[in-house]
Amino acid sequence: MIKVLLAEDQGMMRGALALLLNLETDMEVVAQVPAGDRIVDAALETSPDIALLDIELPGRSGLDAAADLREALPECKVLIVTTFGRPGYLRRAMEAGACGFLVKDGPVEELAAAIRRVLAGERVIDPGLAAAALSAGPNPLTPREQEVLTAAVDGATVADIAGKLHLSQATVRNYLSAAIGKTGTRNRMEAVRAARRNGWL
Amino acid sequence: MIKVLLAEDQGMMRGALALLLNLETDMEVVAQVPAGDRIVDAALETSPDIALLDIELPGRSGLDAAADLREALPECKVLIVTTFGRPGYLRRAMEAGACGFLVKDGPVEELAAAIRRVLAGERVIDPGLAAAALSAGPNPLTPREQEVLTAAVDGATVADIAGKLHLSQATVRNYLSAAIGKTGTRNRMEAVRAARRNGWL
DNA sequence: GGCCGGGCAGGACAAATGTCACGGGTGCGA
DNA sequence: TCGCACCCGTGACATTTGTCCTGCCCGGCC
Repeated sequence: MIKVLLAEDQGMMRGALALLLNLETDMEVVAQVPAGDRIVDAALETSPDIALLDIELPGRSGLDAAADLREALPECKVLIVTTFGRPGYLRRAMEAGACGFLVKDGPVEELAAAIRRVLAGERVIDPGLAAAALSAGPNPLTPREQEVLTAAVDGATVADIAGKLHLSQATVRNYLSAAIGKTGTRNRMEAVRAARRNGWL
Repeated sequence: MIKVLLAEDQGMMRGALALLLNLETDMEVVAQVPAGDRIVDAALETSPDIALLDIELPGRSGLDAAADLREALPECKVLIVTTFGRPGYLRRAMEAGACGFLVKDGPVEELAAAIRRVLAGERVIDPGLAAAALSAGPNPLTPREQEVLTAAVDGATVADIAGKLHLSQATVRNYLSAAIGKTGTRNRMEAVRAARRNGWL
């Protein structure tokens, strides 16, 4: 019997997937988690064979949680299941030790199939996405640039960002300018969107 | 037997929900649609008793589709099932003639229950959300202001927006300024976010 | 040691943005 | 008929933003 941990914040999605997986005769959902910071605890308690992790979770990112899980429970495989097939997400997922990367766009049948393939030792990755991840190259933004850009997502002014990060306004504008340059965009907003699309934040 | 139409762009979610509803002994999913502009056609072909519509769909918004459906197939009930419980969405859904409004956060069991309640003639609405919708008041943005703001979502400059909408740059800035004022925000980006949060776009 | 790349900051400048006051036009309801 | 809200535009203005250039400090690497 394959023991599955399911981390997903949308209740309806989580419930539906759990129900679906429990229908498979050889699978059992042993834990359902709605937040990223509860993944490791739940895993230690139920010791699943595989963990299905969403990326954008409250509390802690699924990618970070994947890395934690790798340490705490190395024998547990990780399969990332996410809405957004961002190249940077895929890259980070692989670096965090995930065995597979699935987008929620595909048909449901893919899910159970992917689980079995991962447990058989295969790596499951959308081929088109893999190509995109490679062609997009690695994250060109320095840690500081990422910080400044993430602080700018919700329309914060330079002064706001400078205050939040304890930087001079001039420095903030320099970082923003650098980020705009590296993303090949024309302003803050486009830079934020581009960085997000690539999974660089 | 209750005939259900399911409109949802995420393949995995769509498949899982369809499977789940088909497990109910008195329900049958007669149509699955991944795009908003195919809802009416599918409904006319299969004449469902109820349509479950996501809001953010490619092609045509689920809210617009709900209004279309109301005209084309008045006997078909509409239940909005969405990720985002934005007050403005709820308001617009009701105006479009929806009989219920469900957020995907809740447990799966709610879904079948809501379907049955809607078909029994009830209106299904999250009480907390209803309060938020009323307290938030109606959409203060004029149609033009909405257009300009939507054109600004992805970081377009004033010149871009003016070109796209065939307006003078000065006019665009006036509309943006008005929108910023009405949303009580400090700049474009915040205005866009605030308007989105309220479901005004 | 010298040579980067990264973090941090300042100044100066052009361009974009946000605000305000002011016009004119239309259509709708009192 | 009048007022009012919305649409569209202009011009002027202060502020913000984005760019470029300069400088300093640090740590890693050849």
